[in-house]
Amino acid sequence: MIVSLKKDIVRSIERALKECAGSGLPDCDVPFIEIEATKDKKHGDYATNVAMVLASKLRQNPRKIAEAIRANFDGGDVVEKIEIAGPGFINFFVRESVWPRLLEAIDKEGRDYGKNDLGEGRKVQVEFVSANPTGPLHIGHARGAVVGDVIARLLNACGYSVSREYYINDAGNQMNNLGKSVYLRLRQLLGEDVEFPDTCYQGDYIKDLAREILQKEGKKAIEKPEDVLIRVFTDYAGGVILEGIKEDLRVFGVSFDRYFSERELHRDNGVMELLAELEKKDFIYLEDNTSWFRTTLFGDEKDRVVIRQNGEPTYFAADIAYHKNKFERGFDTVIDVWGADHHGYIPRMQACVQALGLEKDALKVVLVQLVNLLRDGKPIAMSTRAGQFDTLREVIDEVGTDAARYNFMMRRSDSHLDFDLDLAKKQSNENPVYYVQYAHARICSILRIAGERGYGVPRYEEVDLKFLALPEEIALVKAISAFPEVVEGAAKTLEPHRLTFYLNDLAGQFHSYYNRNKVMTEDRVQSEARLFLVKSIRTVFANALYLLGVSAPEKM
RNA sequence: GGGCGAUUAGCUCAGCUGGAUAGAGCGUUGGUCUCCGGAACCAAAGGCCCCGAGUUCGAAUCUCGGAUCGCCCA
Repeated sequence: MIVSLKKDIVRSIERALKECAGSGLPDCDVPFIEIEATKDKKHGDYATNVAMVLASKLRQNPRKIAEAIRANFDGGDVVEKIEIAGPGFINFFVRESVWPRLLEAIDKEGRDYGKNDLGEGRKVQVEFVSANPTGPLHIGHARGAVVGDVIARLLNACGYSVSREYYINDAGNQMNNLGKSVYLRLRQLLGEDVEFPDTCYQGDYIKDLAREILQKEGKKAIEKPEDVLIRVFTDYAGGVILEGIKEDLRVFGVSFDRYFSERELHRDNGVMELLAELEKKDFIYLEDNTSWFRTTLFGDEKDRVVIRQNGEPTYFAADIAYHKNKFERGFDTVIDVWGADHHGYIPRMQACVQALGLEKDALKVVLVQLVNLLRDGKPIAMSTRAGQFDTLREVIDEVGTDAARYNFMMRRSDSHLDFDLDLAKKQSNENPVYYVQYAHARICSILRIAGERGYGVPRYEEVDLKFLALPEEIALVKAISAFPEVVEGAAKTLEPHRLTFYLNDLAGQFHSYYNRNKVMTEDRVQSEARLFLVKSIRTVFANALYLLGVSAPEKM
């Protein structure tokens, strides 16, 4: 079975290069051979630039090297001919009849098609969303949620053992503020004339929480000292809000293996002990009654405060402890998905990872840019005032999970994204989700009708491959057999948006093929070959949409 | 004042780590419905890849300047 033509050809080039070493060319190490699909048919199907790369190393004419490779190249029954072109490109022409053989892997692997074993079971953690439970998730969190979720799905498909985590900063002042907000609203509900400061949370959900407490406990809800009540309300409100967040995420198709509480880090004085340990190793020093971490040792612009003058540890201190904790749990790689406004934190976090004795890139940070929410092309003011569409839940309720998720995947995560509610709702060609889902549904429909007309969809062995020889059929086969590479590339670079670009392109090719050719013709054998092709395409749509967490409907 | 990121078609953006004639969607213009799903297809127009220098066989991509915008930090 041919799994990947690219890899086959690369291996053949490697063999040829070894042969070359014995016949004139100097011996050399070849780190990696790049081979890519050509844009222009005149240049064959695949091309490599190895000869030009080697030229400078070996100080030889690239065309001469290319000639040597060609002389020693054995293409088996796959490569029909090789040409040397331009400054030293080697172009490979694949025998036309080979292409349909690539469909075997799709037929055999089915739902697993596209997966690989790149990760070899290594443990990776993806930490994302991590919004404090001081209010409902908004649209910005939603983008981070999808980016993190799809990255996790991709890594999972690449054979990593992935753990998804949500970090709750629940030890600091912000949570305290939440409890205080509820407390003050409660007193207002009881008719007291108390001031509600700007620093408190203004949203209506705070009043709802206060009302709930009042209904449950009545007036005695407030018959304790203020600091005790604030602590109690903080826990209560934080818990309720977190449950709401979990529910919103569930509807959005996002799940976590663990919600990690910052408080856990402070337990048994954990953070302070870690800082003491780092001070012994001289990564931390005292100046002006403040403790500083020497992040400049690892390329940060300045050292960072870990303990303030008042003796309180900073968020950064907890972050160090948290990341240490992560690696102690055995993760080889930790991926943090952050809002782009935190980009300034990357150097200091990577510094702390190195101070912990790890490689700098054991921590990878994916930045997610802001979302501009639009309605009919016009920006919606992002305020917490009631009646405005700014929570995740409201957006899902309006446009649906599929449209929202797909739209968030249509840009690279670190570029600004306009999210137009009206556009996302439109069932038209302006809306790319439908374009792709429609292709999937259309294939389902074809297969359904094929069944009604008495056609079977054959297995690979039963297909007469010579009926899959139209240029657009071969193009489709090429496109779907590139899917595993797309998955691998998206996972390696942590660029999940590549999936949507791939899908849009594939859907375009399919729709075009569909419009030009009938799948079911008078010729039964030809029809079944085409049904097989079309079913293979459906498998790729379904698998790719699954990775995006978008449904693949059979009817629309 | 420092740091980071952006700048590609009228608009919104890709461009797979330096490859051959720079792509897509939307929009615009003009076409395709006796046909398995028209939420579709076909075709055309549209470009100083922000500007300037450098690196080399070769640059939208890498380096250094400059401009404009955005974000972080003091």
